[in-house]
Parts: sequence; structure tokens; C-alpha cells
Amino acid sequence: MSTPYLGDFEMLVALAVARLAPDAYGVSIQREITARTPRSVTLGAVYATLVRLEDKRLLAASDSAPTGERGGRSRRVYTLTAAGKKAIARSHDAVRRMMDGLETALGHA
Amino acid sequence: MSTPYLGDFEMLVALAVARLAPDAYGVSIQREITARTPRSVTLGAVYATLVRLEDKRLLAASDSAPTGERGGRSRRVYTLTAAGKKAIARSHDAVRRMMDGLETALGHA
DNA sequence: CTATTAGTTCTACATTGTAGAACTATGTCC
DNA sequence: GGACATAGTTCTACAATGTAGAACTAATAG
Repeated sequence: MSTPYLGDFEMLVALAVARLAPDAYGVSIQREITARTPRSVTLGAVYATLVRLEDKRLLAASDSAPTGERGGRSRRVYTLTAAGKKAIARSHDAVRRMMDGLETALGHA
Repeated sequence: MSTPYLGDFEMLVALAVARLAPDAYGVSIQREITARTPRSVTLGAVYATLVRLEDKRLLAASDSAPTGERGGRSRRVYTLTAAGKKAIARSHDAVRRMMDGLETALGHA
């Protein structure tokens, strides 16, 4: 299959990974999304989505060393692959094209 | 439930309805999406999504009179409700906020 | 060695995405 | 009016994504 389109939540997770690089892992991703959007996000949702994006090779993962803080165990850290960046671009592009010239009609100029 | 977030395909269908008003119906919506994006779309997918968006009161439907053309039977015509416009704005906004300042990092300046 | 904390995985289910076949209504032409 | 072509919609069935919450694991502090 060629580069897929991302689901809406996959899109947010992928963008969070891009923002947080090179420190994107489950907890920081959840924090980033809830901080920047009004959307409420559980950790379960984030982790499930990370696994799926990794399966599709849109993200690559590696395990970090423990942090030294109390409870600071090793993190599973994600980065975007080239295919991942392409998937973001394609998905966003489709929306952009459908929105083109529609701003006024929708009332949020 | 307050205004929901749209799935990625729901978003494209809702935007097509906005573009095509007041002539948005199954077939024209499919045409619009395939014309403006590289995404392939079956009619089954479009109709299923229209029903779901109508159930959620994001779209309102009415039946038109037959067109007079050969085979031109009555169409089920859709328009966006206020809640529908809000859902588009909310969904797009979440992505916009997550993308903010990220353009260069993703390589599609 | 017990408590506390950061982090991840598992389980289960709801919603959304998708394709293709079946069906229905309209007009044309003889 | 009845065969037929055509525009349009609905149905059926399943795959992928979204979601919540509980369970689990690994680390440090005391």
C-alpha cells in the first residue's frame, strides 16, 4: 500500500511526535495534545495509536535509558519516518484543498 | 454530548457539503472529493458517512424534486447545520494548533 | 523490603471507514 | 405499456481507528 491517510487522532499523535522530537513518548505526547487542544486524551488511546503507527512504519521507536528520577523508568521514544512525514502532508493537503476558498462560508475568518 | 470532533473522512464529506451548497448530494459529493483530492472514494462510503453525520445533527437533509433528466430521480440534499460548522472549525483548529510552527520541520514549506 | 512514582501494556468495546451488491425511481423509445 | 438505460440511494458485511480503564513493570527513596 502507498502512503496511507491518517485518522484524525493519528494525525494529532503524529504531529505531537514531530513537535516533541527527540523526546516524544507516551506521557509527553498526551501532555502536548491536551495542552495545545481542548481535546481530552487518555494514555490508553495514545499508546494504542503509537503501536499502530509504528506497525505501519510511520513512526520508529527506541528505548531510552532510565532517567534517574524517582520512578523514572526507561521510555519508549518515537520519531517520524519519512513515510510518516509524507502521510501527515498528504492528509493535511486533502483537507486544505477541500477548505480552499471556504473560510468565509464557514464563518471563522 | 457537546460538539464532537470529526473523523478524517467525515471532515472531507462535511467540507464537500459546504462547498456544494445548495446542491450537495451523494453523487456530487463523491465527485467533488475525487476531483479535489487524490483520494479514491466509493459511493457506499459517502452515503454511510452522510447518514452518520445526519444522525449527529451536523447535517440536515431534504429530498429534491426529480430533475427531468433520464434517470434523474429525486436527490437527498444535505446542508450543514450550525453544529456542523462548529464541528468543522473545532476539528480543524485542533490540527492547526498542533501544526503551528511546524511547517519547516515537516519539509513542505 | 515496602512504598511511591513514571511509564507502559493489556483487555474490551464503540465508532468510523470501506467496498460492492442490491435496490428504486425516472425518463426514452418503440 | 413494457424493455431498457440511467441517476441515485440503501443495504450488508467487515476492517480499521478511537477510547477508557485496569493491570502491570521498573525505577528510586527511605
